[in-house]
Amino acid sequence: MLLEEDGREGRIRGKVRFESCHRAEIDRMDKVRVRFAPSPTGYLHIGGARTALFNWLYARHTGGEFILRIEDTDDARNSQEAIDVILDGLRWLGLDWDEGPMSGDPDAPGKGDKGPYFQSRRKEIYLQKVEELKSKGMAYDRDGAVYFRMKKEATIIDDMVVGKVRRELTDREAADPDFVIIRSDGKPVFHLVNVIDDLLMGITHVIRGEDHLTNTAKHIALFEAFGAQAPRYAHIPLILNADGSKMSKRDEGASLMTYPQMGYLPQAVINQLVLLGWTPKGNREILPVEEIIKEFDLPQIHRANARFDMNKLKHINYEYMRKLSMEEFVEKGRKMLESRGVLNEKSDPVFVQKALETCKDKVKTFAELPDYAGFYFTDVLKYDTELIKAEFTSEASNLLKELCRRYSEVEDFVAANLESILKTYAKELGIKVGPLVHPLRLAVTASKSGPSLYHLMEVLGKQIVLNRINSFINNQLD
RNA sequence: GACCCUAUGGUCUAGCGGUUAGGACACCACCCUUUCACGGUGAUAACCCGGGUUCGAGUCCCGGUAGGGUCGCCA
Repeated sequence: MLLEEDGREGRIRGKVRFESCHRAEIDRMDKVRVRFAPSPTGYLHIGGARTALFNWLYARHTGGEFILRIEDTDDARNSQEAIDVILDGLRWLGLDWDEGPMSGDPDAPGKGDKGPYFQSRRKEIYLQKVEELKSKGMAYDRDGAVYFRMKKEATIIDDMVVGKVRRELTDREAADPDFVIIRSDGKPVFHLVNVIDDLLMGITHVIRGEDHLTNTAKHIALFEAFGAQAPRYAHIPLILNADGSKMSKRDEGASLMTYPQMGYLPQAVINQLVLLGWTPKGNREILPVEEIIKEFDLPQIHRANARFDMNKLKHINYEYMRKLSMEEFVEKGRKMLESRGVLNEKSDPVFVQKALETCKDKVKTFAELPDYAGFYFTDVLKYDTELIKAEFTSEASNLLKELCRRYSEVEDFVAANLESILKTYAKELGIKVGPLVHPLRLAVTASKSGPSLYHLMEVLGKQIVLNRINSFINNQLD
């Protein structure tokens, strides 16, 4: 009734959204049940992960239930491995589900009493429901397939994010609105199984990507054909590449699993994903997930697609890395170094810890560690000739020699001593510390940036530091 | 082609009829500093276009344009 006859619904959109919000409040008198229903394609798309996140957030916000359902109808490309990718991804993000599979085995018992939670194990249910449709005259056979008898008129979709949408028929639908629900090979199609499962699993809110918005007309018709009321819909905008194109499987960062591999923290990824579609009140951006749960709601979700900004993610990740305790940082850093083959069995745990401690709050992701701290764990430094040309002059060689001599006399090889010796020497020469510090760092780490120079030398130890300086000077004389 | 959604700096956004259009990331400069980073200060940078409504429009309406989505016996 809010929609005026002449199609001027745009004029009253503001009002419609308000009404939608209001209705959402009323709907909460029933327990919210939402679901994430991915297809096991072998990877978890970052957009899919955010869809899962929004569903999970809404369930936690409302005290409802979050259900995981595997849409493995296309069994040709399904495997337990592909399902594990999904389960592992959700677990890494910390999105726990109240119902659904607990492992990648479709025949293993899941959690919840509305199963099976694998569509591949629900075929009888679908066929039975199709018979129901046929008996009602809502479905019929044609060309070996089963078609659904779709009404030939526009559909009103009352979406909690987009607002009230009047979806007209496309030209194709105007010619023939009916669509296939069972293929001629006997397999049920997505629209059918999706609706039946949502119906039987008591889903109250469908939160999914906007790419499903126009398909929703089909789904609503199906629900009505079953004599049921359709759930509330909330279509969320898509995540695009940095250049605005659609993010597909091959694109950088499209797969969720690249984020743990690249050394990102799950809290950071969660925070970044939620910001791409929702904004907390009060000009805040970095906020713990508990806080997000408290504030999150559907009507405030953005309407427009967003581009994925890797720089922003790095920044957010850095903020979370700074909050890590030294123990947590060292532990995660150690794992990264191990997985990249920087460490081996003979790496001294105490040395590794001391080395990593000098890197805390210095890198934005754990994946930077192998480069950043690599000099600690190698016997042969690789010097960049361009860097040497830029940083190392002939006079630097003499300065380093003298510095090396003074360091060789140090008994207590600790940062404070190394610092005061260097500064004293610089003062004697009447120069700033730069001309000493830069060549020294280059000689000892083969890099122009890194952890605190004095602390890193302390960790490295007198013998290694002196050796590196000497061999560096000798090499440059060639 | 038909249908649907969207449109504020490079990116993510705040804004809900009257603002010097706010913040974050990125970028640049300077300060701090043993490098990098952090921190601090500052700079550059935006309401897609055209009509309307209104005393007044980023904000409401219409139309373009652009981007995205859907139109499968894919999901």
